[in-house]
Amino acid sequence: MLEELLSGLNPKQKEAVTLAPRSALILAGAGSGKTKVLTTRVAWLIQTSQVNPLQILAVTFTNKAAKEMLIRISAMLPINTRGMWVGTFHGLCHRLLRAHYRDAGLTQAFQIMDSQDQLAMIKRLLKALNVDDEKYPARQLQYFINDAKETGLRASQVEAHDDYTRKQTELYAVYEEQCAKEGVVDFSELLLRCFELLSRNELLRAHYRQRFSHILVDEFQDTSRLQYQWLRLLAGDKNSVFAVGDDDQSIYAFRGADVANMQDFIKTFSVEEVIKLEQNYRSHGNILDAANALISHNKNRLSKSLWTSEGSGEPLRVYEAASDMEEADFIVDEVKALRVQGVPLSQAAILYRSNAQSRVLEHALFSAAIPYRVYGGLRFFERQEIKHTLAYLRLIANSDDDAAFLRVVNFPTRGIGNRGLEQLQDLAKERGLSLWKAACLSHLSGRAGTNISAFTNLVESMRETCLDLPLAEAIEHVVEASGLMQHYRSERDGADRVENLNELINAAVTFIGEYEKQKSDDANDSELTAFLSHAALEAGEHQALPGSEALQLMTVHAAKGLEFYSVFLSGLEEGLFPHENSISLQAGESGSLEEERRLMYVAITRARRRLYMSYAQSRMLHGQTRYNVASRFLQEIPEELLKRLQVENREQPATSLTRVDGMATPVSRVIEASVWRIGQNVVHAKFGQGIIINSEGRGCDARVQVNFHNAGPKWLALEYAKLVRV
DNA sequence: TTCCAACTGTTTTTT
DNA sequence: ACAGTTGGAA
Repeated sequence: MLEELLSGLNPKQKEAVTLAPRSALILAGAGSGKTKVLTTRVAWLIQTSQVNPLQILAVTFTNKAAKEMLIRISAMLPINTRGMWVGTFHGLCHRLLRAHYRDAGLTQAFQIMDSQDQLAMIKRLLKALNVDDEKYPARQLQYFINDAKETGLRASQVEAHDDYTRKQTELYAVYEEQCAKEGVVDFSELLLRCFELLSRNELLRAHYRQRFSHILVDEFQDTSRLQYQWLRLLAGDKNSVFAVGDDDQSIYAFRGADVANMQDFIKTFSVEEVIKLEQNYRSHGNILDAANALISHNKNRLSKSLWTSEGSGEPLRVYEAASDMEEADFIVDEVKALRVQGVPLSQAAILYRSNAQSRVLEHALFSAAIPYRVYGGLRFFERQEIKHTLAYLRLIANSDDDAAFLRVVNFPTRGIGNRGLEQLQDLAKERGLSLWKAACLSHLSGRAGTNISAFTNLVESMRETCLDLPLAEAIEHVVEASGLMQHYRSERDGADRVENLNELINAAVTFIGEYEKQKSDDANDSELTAFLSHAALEAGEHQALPGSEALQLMTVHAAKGLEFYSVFLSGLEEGLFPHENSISLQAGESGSLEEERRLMYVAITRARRRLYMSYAQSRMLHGQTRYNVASRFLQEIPEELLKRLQVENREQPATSLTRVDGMATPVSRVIEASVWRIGQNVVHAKFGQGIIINSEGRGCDARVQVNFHNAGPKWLALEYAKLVRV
């Protein structure tokens, strides 16, 4: 059995799996069997009787990864995985908080707000406090608050050195208070609250430290400061932390991930074993060579180099298109060719830096009748009809939830307008009550008052009915009694929404099935509360599902962790990839460019056999045609690995603006040739060196936009500017 | 309450 | 370009 467990591993992997139970860092390159090592480690620990399943805590970032982990562990072990804590940071913290809600200072029925709810609450507060939302945009305040929490800071602990920050901190404090009043927590709160619970409560801390002697972390490079501190707290100085990650694939710094945790981990946990997994089982050699060459341009890495025992394979195909439309047509042609060669559509993916780029691609695919699937966008539990239903359910579970109250008090419409609500909000504020309590307390004057009472009565009666019903039937009742179903049935384009509501009822059935099966002993919540938490923590699948026979379209971020036979990496242009926001700050912040490069590294390593990289000379962006030059990342890949594709019937003078015209067929229109073409390097007497990035007009009116290395982009009239080509 | 026109902000995203 | 939001008029 033990032999069998280890037989499929290479020496490095085996070494990692069988390490003595001390803290260790596994630097696992892309496609090197990271998850396999982590799950086999768990199985090995249990199989060799070093630990029992109860002592294991395995944590990841996404629900998908957590599920995957559980499946793989179960497949390797004859025992059932119940009692093993495997989940996301948020999921595990949530579990701890439910179990110890009193110690954590929460109400039993506390609810989780998603980002939408959080933003709505902040907007509500800003309005109630008469704060100028021009000066303090809700969105920005939301970032401020989450940022503070992710750093481990309460409003009272934030150091504000200027008026603006002081004001934001003040609003943060009000927000905290409001959350407490309503009995709701946001995502970062789950982590911070849990961290505080464990750091303050010595008994609990001791208990969990005793219990979880083996902590395993996946995608360690993505941990935030707070998550890392949480791990430290839980580990103490006795427990072993088995951290698996890849600093070269850290692409989430923008949302708080801190690669520095890896270096810190080695120091703080006195890690003696850093094992590098560099053998790649995914891609052919040329693809790996390209990835290695590219990423070597980053400084500050824990060096690592991928290799394969397979051959070098095909060269990487590079294509320069005249326009974004033509780029899409090129990809469509190649996809058709792949299909003829027998590559399943689902084994090909188009990756792009930003979602906006999918439009043109979709258009071309649609015209060519190629089935495709786009990942990203609204998830199931984020749809408005679902959120409305959940809001009714939340009111039933916890009537102090103002966000839920406001969302559905007048949906479907029942004659409660702004004046009535304002009255109610004033009253609630005055007495320090939730909207629900305020509504129950007094009979407000006028028609709005009676309508509001009708609403609370409605919810009250729903609550009574639901008490005796199984969850799915309860939801069905709510959907009907609230009038939501009726409303969407009579709406013009409501068919999808009606379907989603039915789907929600199905989801409840499925959920309860799972819940009954793995209900842990410490969970004594009502089914409803559990379902609501589930809905908030697991908004629905965002990443690719296997199976569907369609071409896969997604951002590079969404592609992390996936692999395809053939990958089309599109839009490789300066300003797009690397994104302009990452290029600009040449002084200081070089970190963001390095993150872009890591993103490119992730993109390249998704391909198993064939990689296409394309860029367009012109592209529609924000309603304007932009002229871009090829991404610097292409130049960072050795030319001998590349094969530059040519399209035969498109011969053009290199100095002409012809090619920037957005036509897919050979161009017939002749536009005057100019030496001032996009991409031309120039020198200006005052601004110095730069590159032409845009142009307009002709003759003596002609102007060009030059992006100067030191002075940034400037529009210049050719007649006066005295530009010199270099 | 509903509807339409004007206005805005557009990197990446999980929980 | 375009989707989502807001504010004012009907």
